[in-house]
Amino acid sequence: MAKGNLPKLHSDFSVDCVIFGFDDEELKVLLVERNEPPFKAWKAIPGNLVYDQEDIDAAAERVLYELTGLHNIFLEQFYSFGSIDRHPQGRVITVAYYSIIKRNDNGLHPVSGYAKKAYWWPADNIPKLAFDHNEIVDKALQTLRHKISYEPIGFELLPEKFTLTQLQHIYEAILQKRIDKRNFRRKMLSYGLLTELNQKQKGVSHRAASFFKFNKSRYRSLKKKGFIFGLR
Amino acid sequence: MAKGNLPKLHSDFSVDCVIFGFDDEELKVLLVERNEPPFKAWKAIPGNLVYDQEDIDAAAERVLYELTGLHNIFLEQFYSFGSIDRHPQGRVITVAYYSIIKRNDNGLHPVSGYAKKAYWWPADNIPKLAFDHNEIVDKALQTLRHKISYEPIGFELLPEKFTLTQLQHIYEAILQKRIDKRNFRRKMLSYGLLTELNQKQKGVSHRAASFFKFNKSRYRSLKKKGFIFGLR
DNA sequence: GCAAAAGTGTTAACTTTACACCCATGT
DNA sequence: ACATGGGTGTAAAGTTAACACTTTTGC
Repeated sequence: MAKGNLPKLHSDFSVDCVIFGFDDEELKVLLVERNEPPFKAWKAIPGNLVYDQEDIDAAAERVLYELTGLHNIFLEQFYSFGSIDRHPQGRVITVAYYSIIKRNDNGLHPVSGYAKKAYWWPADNIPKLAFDHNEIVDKALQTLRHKISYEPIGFELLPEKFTLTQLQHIYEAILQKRIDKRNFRRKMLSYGLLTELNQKQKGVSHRAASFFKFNKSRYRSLKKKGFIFGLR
Repeated sequence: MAKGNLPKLHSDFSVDCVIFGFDDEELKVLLVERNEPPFKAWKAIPGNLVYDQEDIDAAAERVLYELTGLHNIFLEQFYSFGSIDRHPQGRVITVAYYSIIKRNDNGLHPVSGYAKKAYWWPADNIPKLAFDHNEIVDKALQTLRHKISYEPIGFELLPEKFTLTQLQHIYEAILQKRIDKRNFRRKMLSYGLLTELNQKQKGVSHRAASFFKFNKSRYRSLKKKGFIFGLR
């Protein structure tokens, strides 16, 4: 166990980030290998202490950048964890954030020395993590599954022009179930927020799919009036 | 403004509680009148710092008790607030909890001297509060409204034996809309979780309503299988 | 007998589900 | 010609929404 005779901190707080990554196939979670005690060499989600004069949302962004090289990611707070002994060095309450992004398998480079490396790990098979990070990831997954039923999550994960099958794969990966293609397409198109473009896939060895785009500004104005975009 | 030349704290954390009260009529929020700086004599929601060796959930319970005399209330964490300057004396991140309880107009007695008094205030007309407490109450209300659409909130607010009209009033107060009686009754009964008792109201100057009870253990087992009790 | 809330059914509109075949493209 | 995923319609079942009158009780 990584607990040792480490100096005690005053009570303090940290932020932790659960970053889900999707790449047309599989849902993964971003883990780092820690390079500092406690839990040195353990896998963990990116997290660290908040500076004294730093907003917690800003701290989450900074910490994620330092440990993984990722930036400009919209992080959403979902829960805080504050058991007395969740941190072996002292009392640390952590505010947890999550996001889901397009995954590409290049470009995860820790900027600070706190993490040795950063990599994607399948969301359905998370290893044992440092601190209470398994609990944090579980709660983030629940939150994500819940959220997709009332907000259009998918469009952050897709290029501006995407096919309906790409969109369907996102729902299937997050909800962990197969969805009927015809019913899915009918439902998504019924909201009137997807515009079919005069463009098709090229170079695919099957019938080329149409590209669509998501009408974000129209969504925002409908949302204000109580409209809900989702799939249960 | 209540900011003064007060001593600076080290970074620290607090808990704040938004307690909704319902009494067959109206939804209210529990406020206290502060008796300590900062914001002395302002209205606020009950909240205070967490002790070094105290779990945050336990701290929320303790603080609520000390400021209002209420105890044995199931508090649910819903968000944390951590702007740099939300507390005039220094950096204080707060973890916010909410609950909804049966309101009776006796028995709100601050135990500690931090609050001068505690009282219920209509939820649709909250006055200006200390710190960022207006923002916290707003977010709690949103959370409550959202929650009622997928969990059976009402039964904590009712006596064990209740009428369907009492239940309907809860939904109407929280969702802020009128609901059709027949449709409401059909929907609630369709879940098969309400048992009609062989008892009726007494002494009412109109036809006496039947009492029902909620089958909590059956609900819990259905919930595990993915069942959702709610009204949208 | 009047006021007040309880209790009760039906219909139309809409939503969800289940299900199978032909189409376009590259190799 | 075949393998691959794209694209399409319908019917049955279930859910929601709208709507008005009779019953019971106390005063």
